[in-house]
Amino acid sequence: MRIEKIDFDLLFISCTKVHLAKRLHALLVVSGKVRDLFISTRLVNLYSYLGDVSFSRRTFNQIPKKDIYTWNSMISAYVRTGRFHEALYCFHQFSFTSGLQPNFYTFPPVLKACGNLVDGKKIHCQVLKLGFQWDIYVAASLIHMYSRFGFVAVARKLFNEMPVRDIGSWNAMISGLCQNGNATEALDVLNEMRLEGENMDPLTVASLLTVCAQSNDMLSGMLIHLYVIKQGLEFDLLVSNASINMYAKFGCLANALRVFNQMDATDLVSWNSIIAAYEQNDDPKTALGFFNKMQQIGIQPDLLTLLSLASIVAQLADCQKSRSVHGFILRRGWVTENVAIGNAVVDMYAKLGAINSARNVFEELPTRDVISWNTLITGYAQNGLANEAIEVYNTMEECEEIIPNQGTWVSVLPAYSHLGALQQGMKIHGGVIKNNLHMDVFVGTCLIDMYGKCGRLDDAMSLFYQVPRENSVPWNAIISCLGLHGHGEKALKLFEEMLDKAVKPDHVTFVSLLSACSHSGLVEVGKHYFHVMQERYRIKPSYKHYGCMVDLLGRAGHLETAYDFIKSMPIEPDASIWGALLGACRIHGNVKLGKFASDRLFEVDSENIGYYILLSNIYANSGKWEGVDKVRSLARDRGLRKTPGWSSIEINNRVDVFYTGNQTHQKYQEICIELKVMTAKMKSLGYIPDFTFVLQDVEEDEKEEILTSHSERLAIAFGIISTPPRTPIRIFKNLRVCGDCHTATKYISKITEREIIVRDSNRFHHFKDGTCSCGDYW
DNA sequence: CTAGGGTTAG
Repeated sequence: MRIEKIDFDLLFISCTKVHLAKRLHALLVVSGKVRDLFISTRLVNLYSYLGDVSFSRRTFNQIPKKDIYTWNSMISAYVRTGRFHEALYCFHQFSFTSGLQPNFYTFPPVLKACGNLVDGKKIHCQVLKLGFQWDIYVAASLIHMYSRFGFVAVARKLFNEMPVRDIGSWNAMISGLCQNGNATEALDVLNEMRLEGENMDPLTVASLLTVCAQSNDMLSGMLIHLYVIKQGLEFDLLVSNASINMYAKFGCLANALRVFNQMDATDLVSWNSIIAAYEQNDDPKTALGFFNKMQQIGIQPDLLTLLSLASIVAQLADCQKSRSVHGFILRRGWVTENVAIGNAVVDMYAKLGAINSARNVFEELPTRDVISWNTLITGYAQNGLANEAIEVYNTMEECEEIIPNQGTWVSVLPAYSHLGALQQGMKIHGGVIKNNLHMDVFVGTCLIDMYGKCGRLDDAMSLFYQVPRENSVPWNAIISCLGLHGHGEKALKLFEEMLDKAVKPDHVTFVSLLSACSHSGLVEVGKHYFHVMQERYRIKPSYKHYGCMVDLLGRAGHLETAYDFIKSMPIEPDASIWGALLGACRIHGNVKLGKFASDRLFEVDSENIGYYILLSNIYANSGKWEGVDKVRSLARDRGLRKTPGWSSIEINNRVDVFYTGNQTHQKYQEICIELKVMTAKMKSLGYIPDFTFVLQDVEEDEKEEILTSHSERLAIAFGIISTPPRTPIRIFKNLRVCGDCHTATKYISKITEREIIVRDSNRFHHFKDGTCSCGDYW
C-alpha cells in the first residue's frame, strides 16, 4: 500500500510536460486506475499545473461522482491558470448541484477569483456563516481581496482582529497597502511585524521593493536590499526580479545588472525586467542584446517582452525590425487580446516616422482606450503634423466612452503651440480647467509652453506662478520661453530663483538656459553655466548642449572659437553641431568656414535641404554665384526639394496659412493692394529691398515680386486688413525669417503703428516702432 | 489528492 503510493507520487512528479501527463493518463485509463477518485483528482491538478486547464476540465467531467476534493481542485485549477470567470461559475455549479458543503480549502481560490472580478462581500458572508473567518488562509485571502478593491481600512480591521497571524497574513496586509500605493503605512506594518519577531521572506521583500520603486523611495529600497543581503535572500528569484525592476526605475543600471548577473536561476520575468531596464533607460542596443541572449537559451518571449521590443526598435530607428516585431505580434493574435500591445505598435510606427502605418494599425485596433488616442495624437504632433493631431483629438472628443486624461492634454497642447493657435489653445485650457487638471505639473507646463509660444509671455508667466514648482519641468518651460522671446537676463534670474527654491536643474534646464544665453548674446554667462552643469551638477553634455554652445559662440561672432570648441568635443559631432556652425557662418558671412562646415555636415547628413539652403545663402550673400549654382544642383541631384515656407495667422478662431507666392486666398486681391501701398510708403521712408537671397537669374522687377510674395509678408498684410488698427499682429512661420522680411517688417511696424510678433523656427521677433527687440540677428 | 500572501505593462 505504502509502496504503491510512493510510486504514484513519483509518476506524477515526473510529468513535467503536457504530453507526458497524457501518456500517464492513458496508462491509468488502461489499468482502470482512473476510476479511483483519488487518482483522477490528481490528474485534474496535474494538467492545471502544466497550464492546460481544458484537459483538467475534460478529466473532471469524466468523473461520475465528485467529492469535495475534486471540486476544490477544479476551482483552483481555473484560478491557477487565470480563468477567474470559469472559477466562479464552477463554484456556483458546485453550490447548486453537488449537494456538498464547502470547506476551508474552497474559499481562498474563490476569493482570489473575486479579487480579480467582482467585490466578494457575499462570499465573505458565507465565510462568516460557516465560521471560517479566522482560518489563516481564508483571512489572508479576505485581506487581499478587500485591498484589491481599495478597501484598505476593512482589510486593516480584519488583520488587526486576527487571533493568530503568520508570515502569510503579514504579507497579505503589507502587499495590500503596497498595491494601493501606501508605502508609508506598509513600512509601518513592516516595523510592527519585526517587533513581533517575524522576519521578512521573499514575498514580503518583493512587495516592498515594488512600492519603493513606485514611490521613488530610494533610501528605503536600499535599506531593504541591505537586509536582503544580510538574510541571504539576495539570490532568490522573486527578490532578484523585484530588485532589478527597482534599480531600473531609479536609473541605477549597474545595480540592476549586478543583481541579474548573480542570479543562479532566471525566468521570463527576470529577462523581461532586464530588457525593460535598458529599454527604459535609453540603451536599446544593450536591451536588444539581452533579448537575443534570452532567445538563445530558449526562453519564449511573451506579451511584455514584445512591449519592450517595440520600444527598442523604435529607439534604434530600425524600420526592418519594426515590421518583424509587428508580424510576430500579429501571428500570436495578441492585438485582439490586449490593448496595450496594439498601442505599443502604434507608438512604435509613430516614433519611426511611419505615421501612416501607425494610423492604419490604430484604425484596425479591435478596441481603443484613451491611451490609444493619446498615442496617435502624440505621433502626429511629434511628426510635425499639428493639424492632423488636432483633427484626431476632435474625433476623440466625439467618442463618448473615451474620457480625456492628463496624457491627452499633454499630447494635444503642443500641437496648438506649434501652430500658434492661441484662441483654440485657450479653448483647450477651458477643457483642462473643467477636468480639474490645470494644476497638474505636466499639463500646466504644456499650457505655459502654449502661451509662451503663442506670444503671450505674460500669461505664461502668471500661469507659471500658479502651478506647483517642486520639480524642474515648469521651470525648464518658462526659461525656454523667456529665451525664445529674447529675455536672456530674465531667464537667468529665473534660473537663480529655481536654485534658491532648491529645485534641482536637469539636462533640459541647461538646454533652455544655454539657448536663452545664445539668443541674447550672453557668451560669458553661457560658458560659465556650461561648466557649472558639468562640475556642480555632474550632467554629461549631450548633442543639444554642445549645439547650444556652438550656436552661442558662433552667433556672437567667435567662429574660430566655435570651431575649436567642436574639435575639443569628446563625442563625434553630428549634423546638429555642424549645422549650428554653418548657421553662424551664414550670419557672419564667413564663406571659408561655412564651406568647411557644410562638407563635414554632408558627410553625416546629406538629406536635409535646410543645410543646402544655408550654404547657398552664404555664397549669395558674398556674391559667389557659381557657389550658389553648385550647391543648388547638388541638392537637386540628390533629389532634395526646398521645404515650402509657410506663415500662419489666427483671426477669429480661424488659422489662415499662407504659402510663398500663394494666390488662392479669398482675400488675395485686397492683400496685393495693401502690399503695394505699403511698399511705396516703406520706400519713401528709406527701405531698399535686399535681393541677396533671391536667385540672381531673375529679372529685376520679378525679384521684388518674389520678396513681396513671401509668406510672412502675405500673412502680415492679411492681418493688417482684417484686424482693428493698432492691435498687435502675431505671425508664425515654419522657416527662419529672411533678412529682407526682417527689415521690411520693421518699416511696417512703424508705418502701421502696430506691434508685430513673428515666431519663426528659431525664436520670437518683436517688432515695434521701427525696431526689433531681437537685435539684428535673424 | 484540494488552500493564502509575490515580481515585469502603453
